[in-house]
Amino acid sequence: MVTIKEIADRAGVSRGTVDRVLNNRGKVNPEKEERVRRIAQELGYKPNVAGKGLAARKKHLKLGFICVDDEFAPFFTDVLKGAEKQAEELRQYGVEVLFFITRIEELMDEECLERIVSENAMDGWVINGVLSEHFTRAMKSCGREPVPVIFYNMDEPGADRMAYVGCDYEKSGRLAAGVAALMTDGKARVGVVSVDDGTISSFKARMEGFHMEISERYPEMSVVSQQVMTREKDQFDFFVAVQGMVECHPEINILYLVNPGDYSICQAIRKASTGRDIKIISNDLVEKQRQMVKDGVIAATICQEPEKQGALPLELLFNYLALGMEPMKEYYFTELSIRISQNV
Amino acid sequence: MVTIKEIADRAGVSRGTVDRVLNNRGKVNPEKEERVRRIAQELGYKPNVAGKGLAARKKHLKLGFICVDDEFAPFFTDVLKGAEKQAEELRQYGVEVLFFITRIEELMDEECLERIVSENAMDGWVINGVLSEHFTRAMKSCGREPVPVIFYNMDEPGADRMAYVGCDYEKSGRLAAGVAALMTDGKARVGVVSVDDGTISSFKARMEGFHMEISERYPEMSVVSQQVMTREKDQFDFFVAVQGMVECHPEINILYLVNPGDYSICQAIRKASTGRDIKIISNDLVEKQRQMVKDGVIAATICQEPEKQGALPLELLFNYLALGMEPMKEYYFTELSIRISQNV
DNA sequence: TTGTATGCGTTATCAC
DNA sequence: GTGATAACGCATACAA
Repeated sequence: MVTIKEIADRAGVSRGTVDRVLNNRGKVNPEKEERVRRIAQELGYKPNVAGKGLAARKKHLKLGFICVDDEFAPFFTDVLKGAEKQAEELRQYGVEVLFFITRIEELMDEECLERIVSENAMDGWVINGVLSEHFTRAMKSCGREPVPVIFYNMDEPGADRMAYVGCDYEKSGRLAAGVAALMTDGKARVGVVSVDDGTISSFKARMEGFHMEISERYPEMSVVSQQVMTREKDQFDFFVAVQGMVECHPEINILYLVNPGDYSICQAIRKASTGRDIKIISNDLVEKQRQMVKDGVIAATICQEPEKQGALPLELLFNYLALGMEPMKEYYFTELSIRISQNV
Repeated sequence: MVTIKEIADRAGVSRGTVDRVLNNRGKVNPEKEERVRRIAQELGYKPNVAGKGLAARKKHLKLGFICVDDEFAPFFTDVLKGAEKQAEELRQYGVEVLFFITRIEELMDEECLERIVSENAMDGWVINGVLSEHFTRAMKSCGREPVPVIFYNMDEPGADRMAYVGCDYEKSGRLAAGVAALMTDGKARVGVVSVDDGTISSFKARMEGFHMEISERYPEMSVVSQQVMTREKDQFDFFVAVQGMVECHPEINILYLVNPGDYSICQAIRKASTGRDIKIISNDLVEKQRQMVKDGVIAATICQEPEKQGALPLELLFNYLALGMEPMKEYYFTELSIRISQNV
């Protein structure tokens, strides 16, 4: 294995010089620089992770992880599980991860984010991309020098973030269409049910994918009706509306629960559709869904690796800040997996 | 973070003594041992992975990976891809991984394995569990002291192996039944197609799972006919037999390709079933299958993480031999994922 | 601009 | 039995 020491010996310089060249710190004699680079190239130098990891402890890195914790968003419980596991891993390298967990309304409040950011000097941040604007403003207003930020779960392509780790929502919608087609011989009559509070553009992207896949591949499929709950609507009214939709459309054979918020709506649907053959397709696999999938109440659900959404951003920040490795790509899309009764 | 040095200081002994106690090497004064253990316990000592990793280079570990490479088993190409990636990773820690790749007939020959084992002294082995008996015998006959062995892809529960990394084949069969049920409203009439050369007990386990799931959950489903190619049969005859099966059974609406060997059989099936509505379910996702799944020729395929089957065994051996961490479990079952056109 | 010394946590080798 | 010490590869503070 080729080490810095070996490169130094061959180039006739000291280890310090090699370090300066390879990590772009300080000035170096151009001639020596050239020589060092050439030798490193020829020998195929790869920095040793264990060595870097050991030395990284002196940096005392601090990373911040901002996340909602909301009974209406249990999905993020799994994200946090992954993040905490990774944080535990990183403690070995002297990295401290601070979690800032609050309800969504608070995070959407300008002051809250500003307080978090101004009171905590971090070497890097991991945030849900929906906070992009607020976060950027908060960072600016408290006058901190910029540090790397990674988005999870939701992206904001224009923003100044190092990478995105999360779902490809359009593809998720396309996959749902494919599952619906499988279950109905390509003759799905679909009812769509979702919450859409405006901040969640995932709904829009998923529906686009769903519709595109239908029009490109399944001429006999169609979306018959939609029930979308907005912020103003009452939970009970919403349930009634969904029941009404099912009853008014006897041709519906697939219900696509994009983001229903409360899964007890499945029971309401069952009541409204006794004697009918309606299959439910949902997204994710939170606690409440698991038993429903097992029992066949939900025929299939499409998952997006929540733990990875929590873990990978921290790993990427560590690799960058401690090991000097830039992320290999900008988009880390999580795998879309189909779960049914037999593989939940 | 608590280090060996800190424990040594508090216990009033040297780092060497702490090392001897915590890693059970050499004799130590029982009184000091007791003290060291207590302090390590109290402080919640967790060995530092980076430190261990760095020191591990002095061990010069050698691991052996035995695998078939066969045009009829392209699945193992992906296993090897995962293994080689992991091997590259481990080189950083001074670990050398030797690959022994041959055709299945050679490996089943006693002499071949004996030669491999007798000529190569390894600190650990990774082998496909189907080689279990042969391997054990080969190890015995050349009189080597036993080293840890990990099985991948196929297990042999009685054998003296440290862990198994691979598919739960019964569950795989159950999942296939669930997918068939989804696609036919629980009314599947199934034709089964497979190769079974006797060494591959995965076929048996999958069929057991398939039948059990049917009898437990889908009263309206049944297996109508099977075509299994044995070693003696001719490839061409086999194709004809499968075509015959499809034509003789107009009620067949699902074909379960458990392990067809050659996927061009899908084309033969298509020819024999023009105008019919037959859906093909297969296992794995080798090169040839990918396009077929994309095009809908194969409606769904069930995957079992081949790369992980190659990578994880090496990682487990390294963790054990270099970091002193025992595997957390005996069975590492790979995830069973359903792939359709939209998520291949 | 360059080299040297030291430390990160663990392990192996000596000398006692 | 035990303790001191030198690696392992890298980063950095300091000296030249």
